[in-house]
Formats: sequence, structure tokens, C-alpha cells
Amino acid sequence: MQNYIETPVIILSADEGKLKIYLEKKKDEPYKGYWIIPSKILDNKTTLEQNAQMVYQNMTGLDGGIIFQTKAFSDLERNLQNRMIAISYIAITEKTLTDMKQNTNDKSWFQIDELPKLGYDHEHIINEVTKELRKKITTNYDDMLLKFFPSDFTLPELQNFYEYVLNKPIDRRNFHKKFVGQDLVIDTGFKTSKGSGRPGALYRFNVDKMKGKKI
Amino acid sequence: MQNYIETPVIILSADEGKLKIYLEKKKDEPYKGYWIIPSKILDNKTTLEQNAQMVYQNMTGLDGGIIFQTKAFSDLERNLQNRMIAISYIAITEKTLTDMKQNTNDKSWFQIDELPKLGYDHEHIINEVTKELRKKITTNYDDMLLKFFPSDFTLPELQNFYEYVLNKPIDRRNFHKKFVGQDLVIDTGFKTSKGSGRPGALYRFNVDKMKGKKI
DNA sequence: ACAAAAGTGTTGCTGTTACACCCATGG
DNA sequence: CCATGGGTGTAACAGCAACACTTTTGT
Repeated sequence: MQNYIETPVIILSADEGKLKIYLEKKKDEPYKGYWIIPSKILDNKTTLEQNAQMVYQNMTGLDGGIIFQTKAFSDLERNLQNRMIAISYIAITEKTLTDMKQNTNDKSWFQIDELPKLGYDHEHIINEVTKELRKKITTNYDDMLLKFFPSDFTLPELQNFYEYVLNKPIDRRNFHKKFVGQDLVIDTGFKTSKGSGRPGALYRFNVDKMKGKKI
Repeated sequence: MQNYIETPVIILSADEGKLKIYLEKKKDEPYKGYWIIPSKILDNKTTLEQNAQMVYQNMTGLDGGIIFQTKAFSDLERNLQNRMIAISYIAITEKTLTDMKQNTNDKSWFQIDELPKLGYDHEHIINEVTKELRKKITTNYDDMLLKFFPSDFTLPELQNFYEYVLNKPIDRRNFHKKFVGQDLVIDTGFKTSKGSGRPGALYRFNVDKMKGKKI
């Protein structure tokens, strides 16, 4: 009557307004050489949250990630060796791709719509969890969106992310007016300097004004 | 390294605009005589959803309840005999209190803010899950609101429920205008006949118009 | 000077809020 | 006929959608 439980942690980041996920390459059979969501089996002296934190710590080398519990997966065929229940977590990190340069042979960031070949049912898990994520962002506005954008983002960057979450195009000018006009963001005084065209102002959220807002 | 898993099912209903929960009384030790959320331990040939359905079936005698997975609970002290992980589910039924007359000695409906003495950590679970519920309803998560009000409700009744979910008072007249004016509800032609005062019209949701609406 | 990308203005529509007043029923 | 509770009206305001134009950079 007992079951194995694991806590896969979907590590996400909004980089240039695109949602990215941090995966590891499996070193042994089964699924050797496939990419997988980092995970760890739960023992009976550890809570789910602690277990998820350990996965995050082990993968990124960072303590105290912000993690949220999401869906549980219990299909009988999801692991052929043991009956394995997955209780998945989301961890959000800040623009990790460029800042941490953590891409190595066996750990790498992938754009969420350009996933590599994944082991087990992990592609299914990612799809389900990111579907959940969209819903969560639209409710937990402050709790989640702000974690993706702690500071120093441009409005076009934020807009890209919104368009991904809402899955529809947004008028650039109205978007700008909404956030600046309603004082939802604060100009940091700095500018981006990437590429051609006029540089964008770098903003951070006006946390108080964002409280209770719906995206 | 293995753990017991159970699936408590929080059976809910909006009766007269008040949120109610269906609980059972525990017949044996520990917590004999306390009220508890119906639950069942998972074996390793059953999915979580199937297990939750069985709990619902067993408690109500009805098949095919609408159930949603919510939070998992893993504190070490939540069950003192075995390490027990709870993966909780919400089931929504229609005005069950009056229709099903299912109140007996060991099964009963309770108003969510007038709970009896609960066993284990079940009060904590109910509090956490109903907190989740509010968030889920406000995003129209899988059209949850419509599950609570399949048909033949009055607007004051719906308003009560809204006020509970949003946790703030709403102007009666604006509420009425919003739903009737935007054709979010359809008048069934019937009236209530309870109590004093002018009888209210009975409505059902205009499902198409409600699609994607945020409450 | 030209392309590329960011910032600003105007107008109308839709939905919300804040109010006061009228209608249908039971005692 | 009056208390109780449901239904209707109106006016001001905020936020959103749909538009065209201007400014700042790199080449």
C-alpha cells in the first residue's frame, strides 16, 4: 500500500521575455542521454517542500529558491520500475541564463517551446505545469509575476512575457501607457543598450500598486 | 523510502449562497467521534484521480463527481502512526444539502465558517484548500463557478457567494445590472417563493457569455 | 539619411461605482 | 398598510482598444 514519491522541480526564468527551463541530462539507464527535470525521491523524514528545496539547491547551487507546489502525477506507466508519484514544484529564478552562465554538458537552459528529447513523462509534466503556470500568474499576480521580474526589465520584455502568458498579441503603445500611466512600474533611470533602435528604459515594479492587480 | 498516500476529498456546495462542506464522523480511534474529511489510502494500482473518485462515490453514492486536484500536505506530524502524504481534491455538488437530504448521524453538511471539532490536521487542510478555492474561482479556473451554480439560482444568492469569495460587500443594484445587463445570466421564468418580500427571479448562467470572464 | 525600436496623444467604448427610487409579496 | 426584499435609472469616472505620429539609437 506504499508508494514512491518524487518532487520534480521545474526551474523557470523569463529571459528577454521568453520563458526558459533548466534541465539536466541523464547519465545512466534508463533514458541515458535524455534530458530530464531534476527530481529526488522523498524519504519519510522530509517534507515535500524540503525535498523540492534540496532538488533546487543541488541543481543550481543556490539556497532559498522561491518554490510553488503544483500538480501531482500518478499514471501507472509513468515509471516502469516502481510505482512513482510525482508532486511537481515550480521554482522561479531571475534571468538566470545570462547571469549565471550555468550551461554545461549536463545542465542547460531551454526555451519552453524548443524542448529537447525528454525522458519518462517529463515532456507531459512540463506541458501540464506550464499550462498551470499561466493560470497561476493570472491569479497570483504579485506572488508570481514579480518573482520573474524582480527589477531592471524593459517594457517590451515584459510585454513579450505577457503575450506568452495570455497567448495573444498586445498593442505596444497601450501596454506602455498602462504600466507607466498607472504607475505600476518605476523608471530606474537606466537604459538597455542592446541591438539597434532606440534603447528602452529599465523599470522595476511598483510593488504596492501591483497588489491585487489582475493581469 | 516509501510513503503512504491518501486523497482527502473536500466536498463542497453553495447552498443559499453559503459555502458548505460534507464531512463524516470518525467511528474508531484515534479521533473517534471527531469529524473528518472523507479520504482513502492509495494503493499502487490506482491513480490519484481514481482514488478520489472512489472516495466521492463512497461518501455520496453518486458517480462521476467533478473533482479538482489541489494541494498536497506532507508535515511529519500530520499522522502519528504512519508517515502519510495527503493529496487533496475538491468536489463540487449542486445545492446538495436540500436536495439530497444526506444528513445522518455520521455524515453531515457544515457551513465552512462553522466547522465542528475536526480530527488530524483536517481543519488546517480545509482552511488551506478553501483559500486555494477562492483563487481558483477568481480566474474562472475550469469554470468552477458554473459548477457551483448549474441552474435556478437567484441573483442575491449568487451575490452572497461572490461576497464570500471576494471577501467584500457588493452593491446589490450594480450586481444585478452587471449580470442581467451583460446577459451573463438567463431568466428561467420561474421565481423563488421563500420568506417575505418580493420573490426573486431564478436564473441560469449564459455559459457562452461567461467564457473567459473574471469574477 | 534610413531602418529599427521606444515613447507620446486622442478618441470612443465598456464596465464599474455611487447614488435614489419603484414594485411585488407576506403578515 | 407596512416591512421586507427584489428590480430599474442615471451620471461620473476609470481602464481598455484602436488608431498615427515623434524621438532616439546603430549603421
